[in-house]
Amino acid sequence: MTARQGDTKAEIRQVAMELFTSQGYEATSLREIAERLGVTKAALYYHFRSKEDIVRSLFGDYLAALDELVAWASTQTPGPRLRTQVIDRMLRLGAEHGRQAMQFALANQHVVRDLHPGRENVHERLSTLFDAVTDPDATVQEALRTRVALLSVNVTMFAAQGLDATDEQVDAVARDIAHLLS
Amino acid sequence: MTARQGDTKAEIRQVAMELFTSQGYEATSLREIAERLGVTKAALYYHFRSKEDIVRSLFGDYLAALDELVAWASTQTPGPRLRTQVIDRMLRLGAEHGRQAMQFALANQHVVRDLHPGRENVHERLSTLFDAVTDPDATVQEALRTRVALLSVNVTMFAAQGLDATDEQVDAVARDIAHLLS
DNA sequence: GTCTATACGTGGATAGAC
DNA sequence: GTCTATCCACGTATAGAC
Repeated sequence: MTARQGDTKAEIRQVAMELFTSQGYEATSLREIAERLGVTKAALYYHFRSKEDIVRSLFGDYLAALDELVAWASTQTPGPRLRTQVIDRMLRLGAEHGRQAMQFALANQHVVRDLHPGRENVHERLSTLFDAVTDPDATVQEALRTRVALLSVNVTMFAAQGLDATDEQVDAVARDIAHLLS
Repeated sequence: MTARQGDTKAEIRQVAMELFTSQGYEATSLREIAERLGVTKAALYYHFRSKEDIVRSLFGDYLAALDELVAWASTQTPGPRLRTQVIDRMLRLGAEHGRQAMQFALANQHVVRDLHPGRENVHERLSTLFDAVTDPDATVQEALRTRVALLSVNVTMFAAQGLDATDEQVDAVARDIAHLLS
């Protein structure tokens, strides 16, 4: 019985995802994850090299894709057209990597900073993205509004927590809001 | 020299505010605060009973006021009028307690949960507020949009970080966006 | 009002048995 | 593949001297 075989790693990821998103990364200890699974901390270390390794396995792809988006945007010329494109790409990231990734990124900004070696933190990354899409001669009001527009994608995913909405519905609302503000 | 007299407490608060908002609450240790001030950890305990005490002294008033707003909203009848009122009150909170409080609340949701004894966490508080202002027969889309509208106040304050904008400008943009979405 | 010294718990991580 | 045992660093907190 308790026939857990090769799915242990998957179970760890699942429990970690649950706890990281509900309580936050720092507030979740390996002890907690292990206990919840009925295994010892050491077992976790068989499957993952570190705690950071676990969270990277959960959100690393998303964060890498986000970095890529930032890098791409930096090569483009600012303007309404670019803003629309960036928003659409962000929405696609949400669809590909799941709402949870976006929720996590918003709620654990300070943690995400160290996930990519030698990388900027979330805030700096966002600043780069903001600068890329904002006209150099924009007023502060315009610049600020643009920032909120981009953030609204993540915020909408975040706000959808506990709401009985389908992925499609959330995606549609996020798109509406982001484009309305941009 | 180094004639620090009764302002030590104020300095602790200042440094803590800086580090809590820039690195996050959990990522900031008392050791770090103490070193930055050139004192020992023990010195902090002369002025504050605990780490939590420090953060409470910084944001406690804001959080209490927010709780009050949630409680008040719960006694009102949902609808567009209430939404407008709630948004205006949130903006006033921002003006009274400073942007930093709102930024902190957004970026440290998981921490804020335990600041008020026996209280709900931020997420639960927000849920209560969301429920209070949303028509019972609203569609999921409408409900979600309303949530984002309320959150947009905090988000705008957050987005203003690093932007050279006056409080009045930020406040005005936040007001525009929140009302536009509500 | 500030310090030294120190205790205590916990969290992350490793070595090595089974 | 999982466990026991253990380590170590850190973070919070206290007692008591100066």
